[in-house]
Amino acid sequence: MEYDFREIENHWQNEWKKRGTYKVDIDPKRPKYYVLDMFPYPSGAGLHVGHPLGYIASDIYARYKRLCGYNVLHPMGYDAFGLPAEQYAIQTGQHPAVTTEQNIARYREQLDKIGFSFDWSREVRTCDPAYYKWTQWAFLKMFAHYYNRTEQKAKPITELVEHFAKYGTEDIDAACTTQLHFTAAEWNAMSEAERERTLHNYRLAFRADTMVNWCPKLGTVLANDEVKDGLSVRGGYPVEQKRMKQWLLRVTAYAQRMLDGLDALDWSESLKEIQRNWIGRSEGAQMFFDVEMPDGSMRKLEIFTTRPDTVFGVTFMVIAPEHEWIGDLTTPAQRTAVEEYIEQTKKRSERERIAETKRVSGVFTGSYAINPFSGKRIPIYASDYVLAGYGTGAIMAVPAHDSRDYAFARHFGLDIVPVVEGGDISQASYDAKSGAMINSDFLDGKDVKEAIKLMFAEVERRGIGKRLVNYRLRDAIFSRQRYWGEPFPIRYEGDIARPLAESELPLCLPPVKDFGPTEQGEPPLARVKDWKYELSTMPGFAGSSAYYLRYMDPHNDKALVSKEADEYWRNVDLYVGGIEHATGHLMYSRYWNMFLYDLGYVCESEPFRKLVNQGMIQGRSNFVYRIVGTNKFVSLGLRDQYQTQEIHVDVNIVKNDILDLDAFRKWRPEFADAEFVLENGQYICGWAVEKMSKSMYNVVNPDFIVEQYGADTLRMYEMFLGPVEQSKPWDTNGIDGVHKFLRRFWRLFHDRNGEWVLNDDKATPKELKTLHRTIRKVREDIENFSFNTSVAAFMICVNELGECHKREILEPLTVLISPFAPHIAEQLWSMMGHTESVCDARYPEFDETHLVENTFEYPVMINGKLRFKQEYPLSMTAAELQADIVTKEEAQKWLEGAQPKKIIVVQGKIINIVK
RNA sequence: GCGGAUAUGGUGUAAUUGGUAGCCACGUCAGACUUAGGAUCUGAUGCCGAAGGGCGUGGGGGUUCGAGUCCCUUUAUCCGCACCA
Repeated sequence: MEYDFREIENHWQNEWKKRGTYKVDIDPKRPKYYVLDMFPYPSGAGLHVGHPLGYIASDIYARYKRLCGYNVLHPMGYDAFGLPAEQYAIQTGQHPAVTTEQNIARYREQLDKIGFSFDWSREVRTCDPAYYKWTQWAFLKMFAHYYNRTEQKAKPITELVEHFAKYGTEDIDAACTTQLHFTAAEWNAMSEAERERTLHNYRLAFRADTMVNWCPKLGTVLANDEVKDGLSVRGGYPVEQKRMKQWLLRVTAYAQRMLDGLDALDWSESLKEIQRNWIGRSEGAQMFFDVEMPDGSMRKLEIFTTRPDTVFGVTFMVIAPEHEWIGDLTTPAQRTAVEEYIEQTKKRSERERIAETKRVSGVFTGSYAINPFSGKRIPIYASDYVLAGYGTGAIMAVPAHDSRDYAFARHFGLDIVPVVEGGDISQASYDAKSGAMINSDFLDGKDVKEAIKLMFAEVERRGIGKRLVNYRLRDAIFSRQRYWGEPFPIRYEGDIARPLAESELPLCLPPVKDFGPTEQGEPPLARVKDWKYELSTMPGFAGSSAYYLRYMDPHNDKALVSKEADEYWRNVDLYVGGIEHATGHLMYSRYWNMFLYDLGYVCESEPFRKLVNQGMIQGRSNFVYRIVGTNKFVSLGLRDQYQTQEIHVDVNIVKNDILDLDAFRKWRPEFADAEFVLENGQYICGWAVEKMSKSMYNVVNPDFIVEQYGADTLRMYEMFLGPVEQSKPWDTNGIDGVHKFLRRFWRLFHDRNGEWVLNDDKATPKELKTLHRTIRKVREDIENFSFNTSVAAFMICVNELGECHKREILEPLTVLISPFAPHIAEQLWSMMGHTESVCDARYPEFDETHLVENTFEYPVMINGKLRFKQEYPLSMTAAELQADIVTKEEAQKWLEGAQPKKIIVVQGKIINIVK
C-alpha cells in the first residue's frame, strides 16, 4: 500500500473531530501548559504559506508538551474587529459582520486542512457581543480607577474623590495628565461637571483634549504604534497632528513596571530592546527658569534636561510652537512674526517635518529668562525642533554640547559657551558625556558624570527643580471615529461622561447601512437613531488585549475569567507571533494585564512568559522574458541576446525555476500561442525575493501544497526551511525531499510489495542506538524551538534504519514524529493495533544505556590538527579516561612507537602531540 | 545619530558550544531500472590542482596547541527608535 496522504488526512481529521481529541479541561492532577498563537485578523485574501509558519511551530510544541504529560491549552480565535473589513464595507456596502463571517469560515477551512490541535470549543471572536462585553467591562474598570504612584498600583477613583474632599491634592502622588493643585475647599466648591472634568485628569481610561494623530483619509485618529514615518500603518495614508477630544488609556502610568517586567521575561533581546526604546526612559532634572513676562510679571518656565551639568552653557531657551504660554511670552513687537511661524508650522504635515529635520527654523518671542546659575539674561525662542509632546515642551539650550541647539545658535547668531573640555566648538558641538567641566563655577574640573550628580543636589538645594524621570511612551489614544469596533459603554449628560452599569453590558453595536462618516463629519454611529452613547468605537487593540485570558474560560458570562480557571491556567507559557506587534499589542496586553492584576482579577502580572517571534515568509517571484514586440519568450540564460521585457509569472506553474510550458499557455489567454526559446530543452525562469502579494503572482496557497503533498509534508517542510525565528523567502523547491522522507518513513512499516509489516523481533544494539540518539536530539531540539534540526535528525534516523520492521523501534519513533506529522503517525499508530489516539501516548524517553555498548570518540591534536581518534565506551568515567590516556607514557605507547617531538599537556590533559 | 540582529558551498541550512567546517536536504553530474519520466533506486558533489597537496566560514588583526565559535577593528545587509532635550 502506498502512502495515501489524502485518505489518511481526511480520515484522521474527521476522527479527531468526532472524538474531541483536542478538547481540554481543567485537570488539577496534571501540570498545565498554555501554548498560544497570535490570533489572526481574518482578511479576505485567506491564508498564504507564511501565516501557518508560527502555528505549525506552536502546534508541534503543544503536541510535544501534551505527549510529555502536560495538560495543554492550545486555543485559536479571530481578531475580527478592524479597519480592512470596514473599508471593504464602505466600498461595497456589505456589512462587515457578513464579510467577517465569510472570511472566518474560509480561514477555518484552511486551518483545518493543516491538522492543528486547537481546542475549537474555546474559540473567541472579538466582534462577538459575548466576548466584547468583557472588553467593555475592562474599560469601565479603567474608567473607575486611577494609578496611585506611592503604592505603584491602580486604585478606585472613589478613594481619590474622598481624599480630594478632605485634603485636596495634598499628599497625592497619582499618574495624571497635568499636575493640579487644589485644596479641599476648592474641590468641594466645584460643580459636578468641574469635578468630573478634574477626575479625567486621573482616570486610567479618560477623555482629554490632546494632540492626536489624525488620518483624514481613514477618517479616524490613530495611536502612535499605528503610525510610521507620518503615514498610517494600514493603508499608508498621511497622518496629521490635530488637537481633538479623545478617549485615552493612561498606559504611561505603567511605564516603569512595564520596563522592569521585561527583565524576567523569556523574550528575545531584540524584542525587549524595542519595548525599552518605545518606553524610552530617560533620567534627568526638572528645572524652573525665571521668565520676565512682557506684561512685567515673573513666571517660572519648567523644562526637562538630562544634562543639568551644562546649565552654565545655557545661552537661550526654546519652547515648542504649541506651548501653552506662547501667546503670553510674545512681545507686541514680535507678535506678527510669532503668529506667522505658528501658522507655518501648523501647515507642515508630520511627514514634511520629519523630512526637513535638517532645516533650522524658529522665531524669537521677544521675552527673556534668567539663567539661574550664570545669572545671564537669555532670549526665549519658539521652534518646532522642540516637541510639544515630550517633557514640558520647553528646553534650556546648550549650543556647545547639543548638536540641535548648536545648529539653531549658528543660524540665529546666538552665543555658544563651552562648559565641557574636549570639543572644538568652532566646528561642531561636543555632545559626548565625558570630559572635564570648564566655565562652570563650582563644577570646574569635575568630570561630567560627577557634575551631573552635583548639579542634581544643587538644583534641589536651591529649590529650583528636582530629579525627574521622563518617558517617551505616550498615553494610548483609545477612540476611533469608526463603526466596526466595540462601542464605548458611556453615555453623556451634557459633557459629562457617565459609565454604564455592569449589568447593562454588553452594549451591542447597532446595525447601520452606511459605514462612512456623516455629512457633519461625525462617526457612523451618529446615524443610529436614539443612540445616546459615545459615537466613537474602540481601536483594534482593545479586543486583542485580554483574549488570552478569555480562552481560559470562554463561555463564562459572569466573569472575564473565573478565579478557578485563572489560577489553573495562570498565563501563557509560550506565545508565538510576529514581531510587528512589539510596540502595539504586546505593550497594550501587558498594560491591560497589569491593570487586571492590580485589581486582583488575574494572578500573574505578566501575560506572556516566553515569546517566540516567527520570521516573515517573503515571496519568491519568478520571471519570464518576452522578446519585445513578440509573443516569444526566451529562457533566462539566453535573454542577453535579445531585447526582452521581464514579466512576472505565476510561481505555481514553475518548478525548480523551470517553466511548465503547457501550463503557461493555459495560464492567460494572451499566452495561448506563446513560443519559447529554450536552453537545454528547458525554459529557465529568473527569480527575485519580493513581498508575497497577488500582483507579483508569487502567493503560494497552503491549500495547494496540502493538495499536492499533504498537510504533513507542508508542516515538516515549513519547519525544515530554517529556524522559525528567521525571515526567509518561500521556496517550494526542496519540498520533494521532505515528501520523500515521509514516504520512506511509511515504508519502514511495509515490505517491498507494499504489504504492512511489523514484527516483535528484538532490536539490534545498532538500531537502538539510532533510535535513542534520535530521541535525545529531537527532544533537545524541540525544547530549544529548533525544528529544522529535529526534522534533519528524523531523516538521518530513517536513512539509517533502512528496512526495519520492528515494533520496538517503530512504535517510539511514530510517537516521536507525531507532533511534526500527526496524520501519518496517527494512521501508523492505529495500524499497530492501538485504539487510543497517538496524541494520548507518552513521548519516548531517552535511555542512555542503549548507547553504552557503543563508543564515543576522544580527540587528540596532532600537528595542530585532529588526526587521531580513539574510541572509548560511553560508560567510561572521566577518571578512568584520564587514567587511561592522559599520561605522557600512555600516549607514547598509544602512538605505537612513533616518536613524538612534543606532547603538550594542559591541566593534566593531553591536548597536543607533535610527532 | 542611538540601539538590536545577521554574514558559512550553486541554494536552504548544520556544527557535540573552543576540538576533523559543511550534517540533512535542494540543485547539479554520473549510473541502474524503464517505451517513457517532473517516478524510484545507487553513487559523486566546498574551491583550486592530473596528483601529492593547497586554500576555505564577509575583510583585517588578536588570544589559543587549536577559532565559524572568544576579543578588537572594519564592511555589507536587515530591523527598531529618532530634532526625545
